[in-house]
Amino acid sequence: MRLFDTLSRSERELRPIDGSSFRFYCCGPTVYGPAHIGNFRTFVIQDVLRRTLETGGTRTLHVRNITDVDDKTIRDSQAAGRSLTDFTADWTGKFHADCEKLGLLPPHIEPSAVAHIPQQITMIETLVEKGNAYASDDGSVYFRIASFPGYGRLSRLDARELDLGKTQNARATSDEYEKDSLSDFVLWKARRPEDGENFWPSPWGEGRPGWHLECSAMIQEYLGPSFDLHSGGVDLVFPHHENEIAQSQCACGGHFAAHWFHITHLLVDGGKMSKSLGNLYTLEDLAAKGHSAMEVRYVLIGAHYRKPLNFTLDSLHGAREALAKLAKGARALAARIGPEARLVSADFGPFQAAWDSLTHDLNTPAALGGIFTGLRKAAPLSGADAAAALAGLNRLLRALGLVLPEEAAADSGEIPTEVQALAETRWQARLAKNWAEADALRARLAEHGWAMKDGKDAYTLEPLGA
RNA sequence: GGCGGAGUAGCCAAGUGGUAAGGCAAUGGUUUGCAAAACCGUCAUUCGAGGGUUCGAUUCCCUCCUCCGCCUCCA
Repeated sequence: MRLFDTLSRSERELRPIDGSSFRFYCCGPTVYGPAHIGNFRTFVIQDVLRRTLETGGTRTLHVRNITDVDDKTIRDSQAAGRSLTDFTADWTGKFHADCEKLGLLPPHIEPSAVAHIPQQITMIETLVEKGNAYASDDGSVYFRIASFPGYGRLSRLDARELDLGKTQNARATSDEYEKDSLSDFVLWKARRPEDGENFWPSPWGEGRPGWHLECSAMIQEYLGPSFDLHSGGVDLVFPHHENEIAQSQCACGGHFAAHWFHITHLLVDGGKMSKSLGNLYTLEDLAAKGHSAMEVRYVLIGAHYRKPLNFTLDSLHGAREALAKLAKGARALAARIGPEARLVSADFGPFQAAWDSLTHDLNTPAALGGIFTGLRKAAPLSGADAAAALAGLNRLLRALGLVLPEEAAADSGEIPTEVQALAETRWQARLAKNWAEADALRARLAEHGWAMKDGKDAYTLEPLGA
């Protein structure tokens, strides 16, 4: 498949450099609170990339880290009066639960920063030995940007711009750190009182690793000096990924990531998502409004990953209807297969255009459009042709990670007896063609929150607003 | 200020130098006691604004407006 690469600014074919499996790394969550839908846009798109590769027959090795030590995790665990370990374990669990609801495949390897302190120290030692890093008097260690000529290539910042940018903040940081250059970033942070019990011994004294370093160290541990793809939200391009490149290429040699895959941020109601505006949604927030995680997933893949996505509650409603329509279409297709043996399709049949969209820079919205169009094209098919089309459709849905809703099961057990009694009375009134009473009873059912729908020989009851 | 991205119907959103996918909503019809559901239709002479290049531009160029991201450890 072809995918846009941030570094070369061009679309490139994805091919595993080791010839067997496609090995990629995704910057994972910082576990100090619930992830929001903005975070999940990135993780869902990464999941679609993996699923698309696998659907296309490529084996993958997916590594995604957990950041469980940094300023925020330390600050919030202390505010909660809990140990860092307990605090981050809880939020990691919550993250995993959300991922499962969204249908995200678990990474093959999910390393935590705290579990890889020795590897991080080793990498810093290497950088110091090679002259790419230096210790300051307070026991912190910094990366010397001047020692890496390639710095700024990914984000297209040249040295002059970097210095200008940092100058504005010189006063804020110069009292705290002794850096040779204001642009230099920290690899090891000397222990400070506000760190509490969260520090580790090192050759430079007690402290903790800097954020940028953890990814480099874990990538070296699990993927080595060169691997296929590195991914994250656009905000990570600078400085996080720029710093990773500098650290890893200096310490390990190799070309580091062959491909850079960045996902654009989403907007909410046309603007920035923020807590103060009250539009920073978590899965839990949306579930409380009656929206399933699969509906959220549908919305998140409803725009191309390099374009802003405008998330609205209205689009969630649209997602529900669209998913229902897909499910209906799939059921209709399955119903036309008949008794013939189910065939495994070699291609995507009527859904070929949808698959082509997906493999051309992961155009998920065009793929969704292609599915609806394919369903229309498949309408006249029956028997073995329908079976092949359905197989193609299912492969596509698997690549997108969409799980279609089942047909609503009539679960009479959950209907209050009072409501059932009203419904039965109304049914009798209706059979007696007593329309006035029937309508009045339907209004009363509505007051109880239920909608009664008349069929030919029976009726169904559904909760209103479902 | 520097760098990068975006503005397509009421909403979400593809796409292209050759005359605008798809979904939601809306709306007409069939059906229904009426509804709902289902099924069959309709729904952008137009792509932020103004210029330019071209036989032809939404697509390329210029200017302007608006929004978003990064420029201190936010996906």
